Amino acid sequence: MIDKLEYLMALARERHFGRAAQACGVTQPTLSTGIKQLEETLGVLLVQRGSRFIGFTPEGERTLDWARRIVGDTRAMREEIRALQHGLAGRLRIAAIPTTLAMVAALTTPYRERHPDVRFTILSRTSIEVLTHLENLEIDAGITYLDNEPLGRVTAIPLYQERYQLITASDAPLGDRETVTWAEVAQVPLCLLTPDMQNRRIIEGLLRAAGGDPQPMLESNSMIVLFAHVRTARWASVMPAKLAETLGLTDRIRAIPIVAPEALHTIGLVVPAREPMTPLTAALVAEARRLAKRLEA
Amino acid sequence: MIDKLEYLMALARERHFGRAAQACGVTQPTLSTGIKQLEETLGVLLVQRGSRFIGFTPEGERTLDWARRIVGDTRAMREEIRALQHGLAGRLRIAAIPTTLAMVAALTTPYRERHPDVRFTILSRTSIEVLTHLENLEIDAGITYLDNEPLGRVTAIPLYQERYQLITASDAPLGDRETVTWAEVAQVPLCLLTPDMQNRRIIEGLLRAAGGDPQPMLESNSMIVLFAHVRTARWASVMPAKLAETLGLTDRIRAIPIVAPEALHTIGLVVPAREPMTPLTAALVAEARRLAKRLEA
DNA sequence: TCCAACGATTGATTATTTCAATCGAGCGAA
DNA sequence: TTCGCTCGATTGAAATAATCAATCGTTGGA
Repeated sequence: MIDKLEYLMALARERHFGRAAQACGVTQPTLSTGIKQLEETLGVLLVQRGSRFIGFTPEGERTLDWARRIVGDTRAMREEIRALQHGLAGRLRIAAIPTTLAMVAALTTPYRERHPDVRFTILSRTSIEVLTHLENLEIDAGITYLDNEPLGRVTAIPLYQERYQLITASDAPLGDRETVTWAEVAQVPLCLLTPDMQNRRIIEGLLRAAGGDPQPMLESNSMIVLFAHVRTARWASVMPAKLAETLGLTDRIRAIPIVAPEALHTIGLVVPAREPMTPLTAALVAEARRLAKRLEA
Repeated sequence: MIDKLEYLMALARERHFGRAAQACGVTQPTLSTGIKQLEETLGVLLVQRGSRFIGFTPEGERTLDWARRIVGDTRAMREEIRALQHGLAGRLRIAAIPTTLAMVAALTTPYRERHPDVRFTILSRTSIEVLTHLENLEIDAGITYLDNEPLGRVTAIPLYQERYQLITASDAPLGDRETVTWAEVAQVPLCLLTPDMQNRRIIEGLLRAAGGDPQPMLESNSMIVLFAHVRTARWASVMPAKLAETLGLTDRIRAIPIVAPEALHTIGLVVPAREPMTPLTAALVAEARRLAKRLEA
């Protein structure tokens, strides 16, 4: 039964019987039959049948919700029992939006001090992807904005407020300033994230509100790329303060706080809203609360 | 997997492999093997092995908690999908303590108006049994005291306050009074419920607090028995007002409010604390809220 | 000491699951 | 229209797992 529910979840992810089967480590007929068995036991069609996968029926969508829940609980049970025996061990899968990648280490490092047997997988993802992966139980936790997109069925732990800085060479325009305004930043050619990233959309919004028309000179979905360009002292960018600190500025590059308006966005940890959480996740949440307290001070 | 978890729950109920197997409709070896498979997949002993069933290991107890949750969710899923298709249908199992039996009809009757395809099983149980059955998912809802025993992981909907009355013949001692005190009632020989019932313990407590030493003339675990005796006009009893109303008094029998102190105990509906509830249960809770509002007025 | 109850074990039987191979419908390109 | 391709359903054989009747070994109580 539970494996059939996993088939259903895989099908929802992949929207393709063959790939879903592959993801589950079975052949396509096995997955097909599994879904059909689910349909039989529930006495209702779950997927809209056509020549190819179209989508789920309303009943299928509801079943999918239950499947996520039941499968999640089953995994949590397994994990908890193992933790009772051998202490915390396993793999924690975390997805973070690019601007927060540098601070993941502030979470994982103390975690590892306490629980040396836990391994990590850290993925860079857009804020949308973070939420869908969380929904599908493909990750255990996400780090993303808490105050923009609707979050869904998750528990959120605020970590810090993202403040923006203009990163530019000291001999470039505005390079000698103590603070700058968004209106001023709007005049500078920038390197920014690609538009699928929420950070880009936030910054564009701020620039536009200040009367600018953002046409970035260069865009990338990688903060490393952006930073590497800025470091040459020939490009400028807007980055969260936390990130600029971590990446390290040279003496020719300055990070200048952008004020008027001072834009704040809350970054936090999100985990599936399940009571009780898996032990690995519960420990991560505890760590996040400690980190939030440290950052507050 | 899920059927193995059901085996575990049955074993917890019956505390006996053979009977648990019978309850699950399988033979004892099947259940034994099922439990052992669970132990293998979790990599931990779940039941303490001896020549006979002793109990669960700590890991077994935790697994049992998860089993209740997962099995409950699975049933809820089945039920919800069926409700989506054919409307509310199925069987609602309710256990009620004896003093509330008469008012169950006030819940089931309007429920049936709305959902004619739902069938009912109503069991008379002690307040303790109500809670354990609820825990084991053997019933969908209970009706019991909300303010005495610890309730556990349930959602409670208060229905009404139980007020006590002396039920006695009009020509018996105290039979001509408008109100009586507990101290006076303590002087009268009574028919009461057996001591395993919470109502008996409550009334005994009140009588003792008023200086009495309750030695009931007759005890039974059935309110029908008590009432049948009272109806002969040769016995007296203490009953909640609601119950006495329903059972119907003759002109020779009076129900006299007992005051000083006026003892109030809250009666309510209790259902498993699961989010979301099964559709049948959710509808019952809605009905209970409506009933509570009606009774309030 | 013996007995009765309980749960584990065994071995045969049955049911289920799985997969490789194949089929057939539907869609797009020529 | 026809061809070719992709996708999901179907089929039948092989492997795997579940189940049961029968029996065994232990243990606690008469």
